[in-house]
Amino acid sequence: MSRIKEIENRLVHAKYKLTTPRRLIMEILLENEGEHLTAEDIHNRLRDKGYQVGLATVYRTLELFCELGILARLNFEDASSYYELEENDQHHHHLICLSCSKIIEFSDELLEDFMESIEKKYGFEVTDHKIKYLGYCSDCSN
Amino acid sequence: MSRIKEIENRLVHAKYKLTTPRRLIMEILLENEGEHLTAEDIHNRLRDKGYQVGLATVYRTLELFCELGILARLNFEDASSYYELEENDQHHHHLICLSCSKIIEFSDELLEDFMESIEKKYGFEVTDHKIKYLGYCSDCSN
DNA sequence: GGATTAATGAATTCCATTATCACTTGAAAA
DNA sequence: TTTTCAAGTGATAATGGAATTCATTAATCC
Ligand SMILES: [Mn+2]
Ligand SMILES: [Mn+2]
Ligand SMILES: [Zn+2]
Ligand SMILES: [Zn+2]
Repeated sequence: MSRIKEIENRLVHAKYKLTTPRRLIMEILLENEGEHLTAEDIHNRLRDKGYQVGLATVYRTLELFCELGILARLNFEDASSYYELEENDQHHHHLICLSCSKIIEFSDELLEDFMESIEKKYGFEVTDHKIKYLGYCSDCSN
Repeated sequence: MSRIKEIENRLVHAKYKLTTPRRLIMEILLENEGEHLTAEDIHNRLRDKGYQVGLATVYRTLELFCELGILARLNFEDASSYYELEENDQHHHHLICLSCSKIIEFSDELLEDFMESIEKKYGFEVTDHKIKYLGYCSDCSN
């Protein structure tokens, strides 16, 4: 099943429609998979491709996609929110270089045990987690 | 050495003065240790105690204290920044309940090994890390 | 068709934070 | 002690990302 079709199924299942703006936004996200985009990034890329979608719609759509688990909203150390496709298989986290702002991704397999111990210790049902390591990348630590 | 005196030493060492506004802000933070306060929280508490300190000064002071490692700036899932005294001994993290917004703190001793493996794998010099577990607290998961 | 509801987008508003700038403070120099 | 002057302050305005409003449009259901 195509990626777009899979998204449409999820929308329809949650009683939403795959409208043209939503499809266009999803296409931008798919075309730029691996990047971390802001709402304005997406709005600009749509405009560059000749599509006119309101910025409010971009925000609303990104929020909707987050609620449906299609997207993840990321907050690095600046004011903006960044979005990326949520790959249901390999959840990952980010190393943020304080010098050049480079973002390096890493998976969190090793953290499983730690998370479980947290759940037991505090009776807290963990549904999501956000881990950020700040520091200096190999290019900048010399 | 008193807590305030220790802070003053740090300021002076970095060529800053412990001015009246800075001392008042620090007193609020000390009086509310353990809480997570916004700039406006602090501004309001100062006003309630009869002290008039400009909101801009509160922001500037909080930023300065963060730079000096006196405070930690926390970002939960809303728009504001929260501040708490940085206890140089026991670094901790936060469990955030998605239902009642309760914040539960936990230490990160168990994460040491994982952090080291990250440093080796990516040649990334970790100087700080921020971990957030989201989910449902024991009161809300029933 | 007509009625109802969802979705859109331009514009406006919100709101936390930052910038501006005239004024104040206080420590060092004269 | 007076003068000097950089550091610090605070009222206010500006900023910018995000949310809201509301009239319009599109889709859906009798
Ligand atoms: Mn990523
Ligand atoms: Mn805390
Ligand atoms: Zn770097
Ligand atoms: Zn709760």
